[in-house]
Amino acid sequence: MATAARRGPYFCGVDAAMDVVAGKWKSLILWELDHHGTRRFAELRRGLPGVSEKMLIQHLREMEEDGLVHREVYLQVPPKVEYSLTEHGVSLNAALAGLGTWGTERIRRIGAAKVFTGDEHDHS
Amino acid sequence: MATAARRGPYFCGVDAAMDVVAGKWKSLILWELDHHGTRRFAELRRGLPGVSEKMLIQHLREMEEDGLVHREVYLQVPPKVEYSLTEHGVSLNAALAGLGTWGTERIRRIGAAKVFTGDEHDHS
DNA sequence: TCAGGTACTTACTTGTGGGTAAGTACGTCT
DNA sequence: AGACGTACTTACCCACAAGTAAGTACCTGA
Repeated sequence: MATAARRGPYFCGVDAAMDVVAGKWKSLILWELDHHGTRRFAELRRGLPGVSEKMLIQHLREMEEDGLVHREVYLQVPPKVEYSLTEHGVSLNAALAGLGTWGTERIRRIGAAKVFTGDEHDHS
Repeated sequence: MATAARRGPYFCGVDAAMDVVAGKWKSLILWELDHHGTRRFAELRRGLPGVSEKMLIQHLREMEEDGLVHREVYLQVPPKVEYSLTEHGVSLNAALAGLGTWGTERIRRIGAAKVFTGDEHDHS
């Protein structure tokens, strides 16, 4: 088992939420799915420049387990799987909006570089 | 150097904000300082059950470098150092409020345990 | 005298998140 | 025939976040 356990005793709400968003790509996945409504595996991979297939699946599985993501499998060949957000995923993404604007401000302040992703990743 | 670098190219605002709050105790430190206004090193240590002194300092130094925390040293013996939030720290903490309530909801949903900290850690 | 308080620093170790790369099973396009 | 697409799985490796423990230098109270 790659990652798991968690759901440990939390100090507070922020702690519990962070537990679920922790992971290099989770917030991006959240955003992609919220933005596009529904995405296939390969579409997500292409949407997140730099993810390895292993990490993508691992994160998707964890998020499914955490009730953030819904996984719809179409029994056909070639395989087709569609990912989308559950209501909890949607609300979590909404809860991240505040962080998003703060972070955008910070990027502006310190003049950090931004990765170009094709379509702009900004929760605004 | 324990930790550093970062400030790397970001995908989006959330990414940039997460970079700064990443770290097991950072959100807790943020909350403690926001709640109490100003705290000494030993007070923080006692307020965060489980932190090692090494991690506390490491996180405080990083947060100082990131402009979230102000460190005031009083040249006296025995030493006295006071930590407080800068305006950016305060606004970051405010930006975490949404996450906090979402997380509290999640704790209720999954019935997770909560660490008792003496005074309740809840951004509400 | 010595435990305990202030605020750290330093060295060593472990756990694991994440990266790399290859394999699988099947189908279509050229 | 071979390249490429779907959606994964598996094995291996490494860097680093975090934990443990001890040391430093000084002062206070019992």
